[in-house]
Amino acid sequence: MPELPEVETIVRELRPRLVGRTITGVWLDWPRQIKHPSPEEFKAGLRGREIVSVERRAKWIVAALGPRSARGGPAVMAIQVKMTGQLDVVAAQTPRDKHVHAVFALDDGRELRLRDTRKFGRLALYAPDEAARVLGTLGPEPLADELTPRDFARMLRARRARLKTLLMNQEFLAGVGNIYADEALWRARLHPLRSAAGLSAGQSRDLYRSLRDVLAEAIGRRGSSVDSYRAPEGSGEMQHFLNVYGRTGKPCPRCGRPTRRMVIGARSTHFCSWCQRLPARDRSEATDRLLAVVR
DNA sequence: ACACTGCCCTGCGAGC
DNA sequence: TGCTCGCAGGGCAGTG
Repeated sequence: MPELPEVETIVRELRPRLVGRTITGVWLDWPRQIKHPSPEEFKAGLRGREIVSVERRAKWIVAALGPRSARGGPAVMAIQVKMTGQLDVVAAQTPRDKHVHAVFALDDGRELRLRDTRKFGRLALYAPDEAARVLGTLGPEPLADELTPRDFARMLRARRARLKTLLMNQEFLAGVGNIYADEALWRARLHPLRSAAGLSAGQSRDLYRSLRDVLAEAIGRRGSSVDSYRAPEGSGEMQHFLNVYGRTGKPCPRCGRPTRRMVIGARSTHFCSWCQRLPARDRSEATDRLLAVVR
């Protein structure tokens, strides 16, 4: 399930294959995957455009497109691969399987293809100012130089929500999903149900470092291939280096006690109940209910 | 502000 | 073997 490191890997591997290419045609078989505008406008609006750049913002892939004609302005295509989307650039004659739902023909005889078994992925075509507005609702990039430990501490102090929920909130911080939220909290020895505002200065600094370290390491390993994630150049390796995610019942690498699993907001959450304690101040009837069904 | 539920989808594993 | 059922989950809308 692609999060920031996986999308970053996809973008890095797509970039040399796409930048400078012109889209010569678009094929779709699942109109609902087009988020904006209509499927017809999406297709017509892309044909003839050159791909100028391919970047990542949060878990979005953002391609800047040149003008279609002397009169038309530039545009932005945004792709969200969500759970099961895979992007490939292949020769046009390569057979398509039934899970390919969007195809962009390129001027070099190849095709950019979105393969998406669960059809959760979304495509959008925006004018540049629309794109800026949509992407502007996202929180800061956790790896950006501009996000300092002091900024992060200030952000946490202003929120009473649970750490797990907050880290996954894309308006709070962009790009973190279930895997890396669990991993960062484990590294920082913080319980997922802790309230953000209650962290000490040292704890918020630990969480800042843990988040950046785990995301950077995951990018270095080309992401975690759990479920169906695959970048254009193949699977990542980070799944072999996860400490808690998907390891329910297996020993915590730090203390050897079994890794626990609980459900927060309908998302499975993996943690070590020995290394990640919940202070009495953060306990309530609601947290006790959640902790009562921990496995 | 925050929590929670249900929805979108399909593949897969469990149970029978 | 083959069926049904429930689960997985990012983002979002709707409700409390």
